[in-house]
Amino acid sequence: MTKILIAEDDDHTRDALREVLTMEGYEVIPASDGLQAVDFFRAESPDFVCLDVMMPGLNGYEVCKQIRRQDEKVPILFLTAKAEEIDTVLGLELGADDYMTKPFGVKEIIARIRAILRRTASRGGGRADDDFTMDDLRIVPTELRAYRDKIELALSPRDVKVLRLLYERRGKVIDRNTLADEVWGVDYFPESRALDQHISQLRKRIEKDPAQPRIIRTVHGAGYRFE
Amino acid sequence: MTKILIAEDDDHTRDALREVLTMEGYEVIPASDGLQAVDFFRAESPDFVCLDVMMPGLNGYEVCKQIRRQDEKVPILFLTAKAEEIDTVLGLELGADDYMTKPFGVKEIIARIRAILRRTASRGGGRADDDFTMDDLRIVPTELRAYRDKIELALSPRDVKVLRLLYERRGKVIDRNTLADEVWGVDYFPESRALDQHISQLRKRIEKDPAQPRIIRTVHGAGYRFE
DNA sequence: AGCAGATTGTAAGGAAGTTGTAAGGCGACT
DNA sequence: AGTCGCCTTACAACTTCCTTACAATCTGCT
Repeated sequence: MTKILIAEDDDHTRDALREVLTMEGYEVIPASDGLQAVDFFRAESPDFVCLDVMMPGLNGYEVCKQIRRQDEKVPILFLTAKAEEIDTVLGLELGADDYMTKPFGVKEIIARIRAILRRTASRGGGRADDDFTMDDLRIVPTELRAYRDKIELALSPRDVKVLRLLYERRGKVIDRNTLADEVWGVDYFPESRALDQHISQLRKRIEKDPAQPRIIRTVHGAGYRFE
Repeated sequence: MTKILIAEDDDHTRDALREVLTMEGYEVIPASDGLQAVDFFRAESPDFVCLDVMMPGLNGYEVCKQIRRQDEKVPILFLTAKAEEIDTVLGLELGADDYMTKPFGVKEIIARIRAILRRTASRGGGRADDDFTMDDLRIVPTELRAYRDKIELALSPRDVKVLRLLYERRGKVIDRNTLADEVWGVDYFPESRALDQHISQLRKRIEKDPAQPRIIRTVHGAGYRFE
């Protein structure tokens, strides 16, 4: 579930946001001042942050800086009252994704959060989308395809993740746990054979001779390796 | 130095854009309403124009017309809060180069401006409302129509947006999130099937054999593609 | 070398998830 | 009220992924 950290000193606003976002299916972590917000961010690693600009102790900009020091990418939405307009600029410089001026409608804020999450999920989520080459195979992530000579091979998003991981750490052994974590995420059951199955299927498609793999080699008892 | 005219009535957004574009090395001319924008355009002859659609006095469309009366070529980027407002931009023959729906990230808008400037500098062309061809279909955005041989097909503004997006990134997979963002904007519910429905209906009209689509191909688990 | 146990490969079938699309409904515009 | 376009809903079709089961391979031990 998507975790949203809300830093807002006004109890009313905070509660209202908590209520409404919980209804939308988000997990909400409410913080009532800047210091708490920074603490909670560290502790909970939320997927999204709503920051009030004016807060006792650490203000929103300071909190933003602290958060950015830890996490370059997490989407941040600033909430500001009319009187604070001037510093919007600062917020955007600090890497905020959007800002909203109070008073704002419930629908509006939900729509914005959703839009930002959608955007960062598709654009930022996939790291570098640069092409790379493994053996005689040119992998083009943005096309979800690989090319051998002029022959096209279709790849799933998961295939690309596996290949990119192996490529990025070429020469090193990627153990099964790491692979499972990076590619499948938290809900991977170690006793499942899904990983083996996937490697097998992938080899069938990308290796000239799947019995003698040149791209994804297995290191028995350890994991897989490229090169 | 490249001069950019920004016409935007919201002080937040205008200031933020001014700041950020100045940092990028552009010379920024801010205007807070339509009349001012037209005046400043005459006085300063900027190399690029960002136009908010909704402005007091003269709205973005009107400003655009005035500017085009003077200068056919200057690149114009429309900014709007509502995805539907872009329909008008596409429908009128305004000669817009691109459009963005709010909320947008700072990085995003810089990227677009740079892209447009690069495009127009090398005369590669490609305005948002320029005609383009997909397979045997000629799409004419300003008429909201497509032609196959001499047969006319009606298109909605939304159809045009979908097709244009696929056309611009041909070969690449456009994931559903991006499509939703660019075409529907903020108020798209991810759990809705509106997107699928729209693709299905669109295929029925533009594909010779909707069961074997040649223009809008689906990439299972990822999105759609044209090539 | 030969064997036992552990690890990995892979085919087959079914579960789960994704996409296609017909039908009905709601609201905007006339 | 009627029409039109778009959205939601519901279900069908399809694709992918996972589980299972068994075969093949490897490791370490005797």
